[in-house]
Amino acid sequence: MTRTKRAYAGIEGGQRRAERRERLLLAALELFTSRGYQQTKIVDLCTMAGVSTRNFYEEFQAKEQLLLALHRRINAEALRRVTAVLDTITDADVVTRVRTLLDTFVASVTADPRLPKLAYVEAVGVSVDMERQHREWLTHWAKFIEAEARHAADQGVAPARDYRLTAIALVGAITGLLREWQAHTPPLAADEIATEIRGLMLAAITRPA
Amino acid sequence: MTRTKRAYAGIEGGQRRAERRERLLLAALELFTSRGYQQTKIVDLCTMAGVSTRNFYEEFQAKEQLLLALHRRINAEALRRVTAVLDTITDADVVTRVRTLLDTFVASVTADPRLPKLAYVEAVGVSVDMERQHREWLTHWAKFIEAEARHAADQGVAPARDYRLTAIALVGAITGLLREWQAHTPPLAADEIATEIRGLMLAAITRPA
DNA sequence: GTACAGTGACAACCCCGATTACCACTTTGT
DNA sequence: ACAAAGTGGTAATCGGGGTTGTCACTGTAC
Repeated sequence: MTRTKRAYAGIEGGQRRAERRERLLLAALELFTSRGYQQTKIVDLCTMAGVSTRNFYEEFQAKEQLLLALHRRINAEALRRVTAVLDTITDADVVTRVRTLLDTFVASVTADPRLPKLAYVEAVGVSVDMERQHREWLTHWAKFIEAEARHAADQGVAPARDYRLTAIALVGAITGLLREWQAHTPPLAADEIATEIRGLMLAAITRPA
Repeated sequence: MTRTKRAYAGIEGGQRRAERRERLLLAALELFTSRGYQQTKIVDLCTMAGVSTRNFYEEFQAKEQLLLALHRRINAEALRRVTAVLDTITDADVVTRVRTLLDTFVASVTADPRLPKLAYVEAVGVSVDMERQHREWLTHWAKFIEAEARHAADQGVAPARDYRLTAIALVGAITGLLREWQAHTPPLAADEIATEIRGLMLAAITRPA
């Protein structure tokens, strides 16, 4: 493993590696969602990213690492946006918070149709590691929703009960809608999805126990 | 292609083929859900099913055909049960019908943890054909739910509105719960899932427009 | 009993694609 | 300018596994 010790060709070595890594991720997003994950060969990725197979193995141990990285990035970016905006309205009423949470999430993940395609279609059932990472994010989002539901219960607009399964079901509902959204021709409107989700979620947590 | 013209070894040739086909399907259900679809090799399937690779190609063109057949069978069996029981209660109230529909569906698909694993994890994002078949069943089930929702609207217990996206979201919710059900250790109770789905669905279609 | 058709197992073939060894080029230090 | 070290691309290797050719066996018809 070569270690960069000083600038080379005017550019710091690590930066060049970072750029190659980024180009590989971009190429992977494109190819995984067009040809499919399994159908995408490492050479294809390298060709599109403009790097050699040699470079590929400098950045990633295997194709699966690219998938894991993209999946993590999509979820992390959505989470970053959601937490950022929710932190600015800590004392708003529950309906507003839930609406904001969902709108922000949907906006983040529908910014590019390839995002839901990758996270909810291509990344499913690939390997045990991928499934583990999926479940990690699933619980993450479910806990998020659960917290809002408890918050609603505290404010008296929802019954005090266990929202664990409700939260998981809601994540499933969002996933299902987004999977449909990216698969549908002609394209569905993203705000239709957001509206549906919003109504469903409010109905789900305010329904009588 | 050899054509069977008369009985052989006391058993009609076509029947033997049918039994081999069945054993291959059984082996596929087992291996696809334990090792994973992609990781399962044709030789593995043949070994477990007790047939030769030659026999395999007499029944299926490729491994994918097995997956498609299993996915179709799981959905068709659930549909058969659901329609059968719903036909016996055509004039029941909507709440009863919805409850029956969901309980029957959940019972059918949780009869064996491998069923949801295959249909909702392994069969996702495998090929364009597989995705097409998934969407066919998705629309099928969604129309089913939509019909019940319209039925509810006719009876005045739900608002008259477009339930297309709601139905898709509900299918997603069921899928999400069942995916969690089969992945969870220790195993979740199937009736917890059924109860949650029931509450969610009734809340979703009776919520004010 | 013999020829023939159906059946099935084994193993070799062959292709694809992941991985890496090697070499050529580029830049820097003296 | 030359040596040394970093960098990158190409091409060969290597293995896995899908596919099929061949052969042996079993049962049937005449």
